[in-house]
Amino acid sequence: MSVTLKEVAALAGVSRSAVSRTFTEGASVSPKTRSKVEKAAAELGYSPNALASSLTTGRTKLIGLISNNFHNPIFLEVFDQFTRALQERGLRPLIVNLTDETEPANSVRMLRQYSVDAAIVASSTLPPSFAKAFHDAGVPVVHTFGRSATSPEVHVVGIDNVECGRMAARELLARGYRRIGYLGGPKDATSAMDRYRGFMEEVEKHPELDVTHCFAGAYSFEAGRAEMLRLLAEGPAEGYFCGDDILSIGALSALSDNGLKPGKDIGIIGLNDMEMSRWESVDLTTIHQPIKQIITSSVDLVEEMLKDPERYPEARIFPCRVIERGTLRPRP
Amino acid sequence: MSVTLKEVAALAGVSRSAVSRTFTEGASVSPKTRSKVEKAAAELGYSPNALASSLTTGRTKLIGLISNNFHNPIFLEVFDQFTRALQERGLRPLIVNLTDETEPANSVRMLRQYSVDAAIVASSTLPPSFAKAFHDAGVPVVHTFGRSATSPEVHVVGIDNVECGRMAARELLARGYRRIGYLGGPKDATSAMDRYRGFMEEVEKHPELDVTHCFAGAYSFEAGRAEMLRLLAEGPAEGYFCGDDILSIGALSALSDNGLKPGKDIGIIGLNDMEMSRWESVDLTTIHQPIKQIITSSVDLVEEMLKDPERYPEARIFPCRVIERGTLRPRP
DNA sequence: CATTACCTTGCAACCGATTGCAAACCTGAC
DNA sequence: GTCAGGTTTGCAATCGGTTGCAAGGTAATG
Repeated sequence: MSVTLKEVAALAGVSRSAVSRTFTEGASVSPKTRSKVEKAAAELGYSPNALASSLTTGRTKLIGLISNNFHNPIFLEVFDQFTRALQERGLRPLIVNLTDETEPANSVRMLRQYSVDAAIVASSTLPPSFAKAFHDAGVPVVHTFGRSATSPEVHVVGIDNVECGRMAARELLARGYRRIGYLGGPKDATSAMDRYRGFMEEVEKHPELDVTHCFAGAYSFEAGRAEMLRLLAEGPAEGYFCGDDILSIGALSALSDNGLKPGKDIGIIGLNDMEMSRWESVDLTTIHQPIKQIITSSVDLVEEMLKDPERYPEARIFPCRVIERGTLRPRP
Repeated sequence: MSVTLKEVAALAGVSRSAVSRTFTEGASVSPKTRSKVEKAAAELGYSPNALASSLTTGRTKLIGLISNNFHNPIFLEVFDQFTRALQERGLRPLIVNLTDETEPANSVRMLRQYSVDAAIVASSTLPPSFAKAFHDAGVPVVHTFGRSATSPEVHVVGIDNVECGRMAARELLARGYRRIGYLGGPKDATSAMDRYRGFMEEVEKHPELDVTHCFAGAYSFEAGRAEMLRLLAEGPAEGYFCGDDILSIGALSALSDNGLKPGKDIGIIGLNDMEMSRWESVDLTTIHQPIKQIITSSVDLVEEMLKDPERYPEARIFPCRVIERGTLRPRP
């Protein structure tokens, strides 16, 4: 089927070692044999088998990329960035789609079977223990978009969700909203809970406020829409911090169904600043999460871990900022 | 680092072959040794190295998944389906993000280096020759969303884009539109050209019609919006077939900017029927492409190819149908 | 010209598995 | 108890590479 080292060696009239060495960076080969080998290799269309070599070198350059967010449009951007960043460094993403049925432990075992050099858990909804399972199995791991505070054993790259909660609350207050609410993501998502904590922490400084909160079933358009429809039926607050942009967009759809104008009748602030939020028809005021920097940094971290597997775990937290668009009333 | 066959064999007091056999389906092992081995394996936390075994078996269960559409929201659905379908069958998706910079030939080489069992090209914009390069390199390949007519050497799964063009034209005519246009995807995309061909073929049966066409720079919101803004400035037609849903949504945004109501002032019909098109705020009339069936069928085909690599190439074409929503005026 | 030092090169062992083959084992029938 | 039959088992070769080591080659030095 495919051409092997041996055949190239035979054609070039050299030993197998010679061939191997011409294809490994920084090995000692004379220019003469190198050119003989390269000629033979070109003639046969040879390229080395990465998997076979991984057996001896212990490096596959395979990186497990694990996520459970295949329904949030933001993840198209996330996958695009991750796959590019990995490719640029000569690493290959092996995808794991964590569906409801899949046992988490399975993904650890599976990625070990494929000897991935490292794993990236890209999810704001999975608990720190999930990422830790990779660590415990000896697989270097980065939890991107993970919870920073309580995971001392695992690298985390992302934002401070608690602070984002505070930021959203402050933003609503600064614009004069007094009856406000948090419409969060699913209750079992760490990001939803952290944003909730920050939000509440901030509003509790102002006892005069009328504050409510609720949690949607998922970070999805449908869930955001359904939850906002319910709130509207029950009598809504004046302004909401929605768990993320896709929830916000769902909520906006509920508003427009009821003939309400976002930014005028009811305020909405989201989180992520995904591409769609910039669309004129959406025009969502939101908290910008620096996705690109987070992902680049995550992949950097993966590379560092490959160099030094014992690297001391660290949390890389990136600051967020409010992007003003049309779904909150202007500051007074 | 990780536990090997040899260590398990030592602990269980059997030969390495015995251990290997307990882990391979249908090999002959006595219940006694099997249980000894399983006990030892559990104790050490052993699981077989898939890559090492691939060396002798010739099967990695790695499937290259290649795409260049990381900006179209429809592809989140596509990736979700593909990764699930592959996982369910014990196959692992190795992703290739075809960016503008990446040389196509590189992806063939790369996937050969990783000995993928097969490749799936998931793109409606790549030419048949791209998929054929895999075939020529001895990598079984399926071109999902590919052009059917002219690729006799490669398996294709998708829809009949020419027929979809006709269908869109017929739909516009049936609703009484007489000044109509095709707002297609990028000119170098096979799908954009095929839909164009079908559209024109149909309208040319009616010489009285006033027909225009143009091509957007990409299948993207921005491109659709920009192109529609240009058309509006120059004096638009009454009804448009937009190359796909995301282009349509961009076009809708341009309409609403100009205070025009889709379905009333100007008609739009898209293609794909992606999740977003069902959103109340979008409510796009569109041609449904059976994504799920296409993907399941693609993965089925991959499995068949693994069984019989010489399998005669086939085109699997799925029918599409119009989904009526709010962006075309009703049939008279 | 002999000696030393450095480059190249091939040999052979090894990475972690699978598998054909022949020997060893077990079972039941006579 | 012996023998034929089928099972189980371990040996050793193999998959496609890498790499430590020692031998051979070359060039520079004295």
